[in-house]
Amino acid sequence: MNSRKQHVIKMSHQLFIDRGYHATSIQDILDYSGISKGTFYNYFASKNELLISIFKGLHSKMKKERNELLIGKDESDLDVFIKQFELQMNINRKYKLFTLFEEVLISPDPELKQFVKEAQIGVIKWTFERFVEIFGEDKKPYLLDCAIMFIGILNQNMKYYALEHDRYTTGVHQVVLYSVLRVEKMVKELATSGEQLNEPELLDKWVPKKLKVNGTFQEELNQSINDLKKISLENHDATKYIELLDFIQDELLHAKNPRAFLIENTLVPLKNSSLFDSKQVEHLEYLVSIFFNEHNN
Amino acid sequence: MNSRKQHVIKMSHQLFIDRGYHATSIQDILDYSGISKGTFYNYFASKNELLISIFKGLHSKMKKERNELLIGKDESDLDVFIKQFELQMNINRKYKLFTLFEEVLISPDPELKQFVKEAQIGVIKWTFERFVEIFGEDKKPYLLDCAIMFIGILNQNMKYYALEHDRYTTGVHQVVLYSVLRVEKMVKELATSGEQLNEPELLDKWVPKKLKVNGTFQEELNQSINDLKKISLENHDATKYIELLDFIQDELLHAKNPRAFLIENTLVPLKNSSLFDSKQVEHLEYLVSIFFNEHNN
DNA sequence: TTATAGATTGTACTGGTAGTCTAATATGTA
DNA sequence: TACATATTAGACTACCAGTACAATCTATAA
Repeated sequence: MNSRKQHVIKMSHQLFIDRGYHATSIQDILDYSGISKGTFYNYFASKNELLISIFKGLHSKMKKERNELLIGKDESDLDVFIKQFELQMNINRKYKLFTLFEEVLISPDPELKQFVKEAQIGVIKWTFERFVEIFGEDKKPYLLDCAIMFIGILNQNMKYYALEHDRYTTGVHQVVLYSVLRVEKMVKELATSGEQLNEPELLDKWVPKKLKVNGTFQEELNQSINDLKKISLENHDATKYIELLDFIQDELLHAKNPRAFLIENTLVPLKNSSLFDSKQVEHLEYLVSIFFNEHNN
Repeated sequence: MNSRKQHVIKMSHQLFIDRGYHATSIQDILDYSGISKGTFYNYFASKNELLISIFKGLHSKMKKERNELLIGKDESDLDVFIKQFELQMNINRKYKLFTLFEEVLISPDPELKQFVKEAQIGVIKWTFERFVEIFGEDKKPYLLDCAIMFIGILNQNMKYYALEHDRYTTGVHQVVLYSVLRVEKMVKELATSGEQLNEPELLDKWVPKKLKVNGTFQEELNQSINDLKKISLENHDATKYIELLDFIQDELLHAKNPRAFLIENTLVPLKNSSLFDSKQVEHLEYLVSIFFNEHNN
């Protein structure tokens, strides 16, 4: 991504942290990051879209670091899970994500509203899937409920713990640990009592549809890739991009288990190339994220 | 309160429910309730204050109904507690309180922000106090944590349960019951493990100070009552008000355990009287609510 | 070096918002 | 009737997000 654009994102995020989202005007952002209004609206369609950019950036950073904590470790290890949530809480705290989220929770803007909603469901989904890994498949019927309640418990505990122990970072560990222990007992208890509120299958309904089987999605994907191929063909020295695009197309549509990380890696040179319209590449990236159902977790 | 003002509150609340707070402009409210801008700003200092009026009205309604469920019942009866929270959830749902609250959660307006925060802590406080009644004094050290987590569990469960079972009101009972059962087990578990996150004493710090001992508060109270007495003295046929005011003053400042309901009852005729400036009576009512620390629960 | 395309700028503009102010009018009460 | 008070309509301010566009800068390629 354009480094200038990145700079604007950084500066405006700082302003949002300092003054809040609503209290920061476009003009503030222009002055603070030293760009003009025209450029701003060249980068972002709206103030809301800028905010979404900030969220997305931090989210992918968080996702990356969170996954790094798992490599080489046992996925059923509760300590790793605790560390993962600690990480997320610390990033939330550092970048005031919670505050910003709250500020736009119910926003007049439907796009932003949808984004926030999807992000929240994504957290539930990830937690649920980790719970299945940790507590085992046999507990699955109760684990969606537990994931939902865990998020509730953790957020509330964080909120009120912060009221007292504002400065100590060690507190985060304590709160996460305490919350995880509570939910651990709850899983056991529910497994014996057998009570259930939500079927785990509901998650699939909540999460934006996997469009994999959907014909129109496949068309859109092909269209997007073909557009980029066309541009590559029109340019000498761009055959390597055609190879990459062919690979992506094949992996997504014909592989039994398409490998997300491979495709994400393959997208990198495309994104960095000045050959393509960045919007087109971003659109392809978006389609890929839908394919892997990854834009929420 | 002025019935015309009450009408505006009702109409604007309806608009807020239908379109959302931000999406409703002052002009919409004026058109819909058939008043002029001047009158609006005569009633409310701002749009935010109107919203606070709506909250306060519903809150006192809720408080009243909630307490009615308890009369003649055993305060340690868990079923009553469940019914009480069901009631609150139903009122929340009916009047979209949650949605409205969320919409202004972090508001640019500090007054509104503070109001929301106090309301939330009020819910925690009330829940905590009920938990003490239900689970017993010996569990007290864990009950603030449990109250905090219960609210988190309940809200999350309501949120995601509503995603599926939107239409059924019966669901509310199910969700509240499920959540209460979870916290019940949690209390037991914590009592044996002895883990604690927040000392219950913290509540006193979070709740706005009791100004009872504060000299200036007592002065303000006396001042307020004396102002009203003065008006009564200036009018024939108003001696009965003086009696009432004397009673309030005595009960508040000299009784060992001032009885809130008595004083609230006593305020009613004062509020209904056309003799007094409604603002003055409201101020007294406000001071009384501070005295009993009741404006949050 | 120059030509050209694309990015960037500054600024004026639209249309919307909350809230202020005021002169005129209506209403209820002594 | 007279007077105080409540209400009205609307003009007005100040702010905001977002649009439009002509002018200017910048990098690259001939």
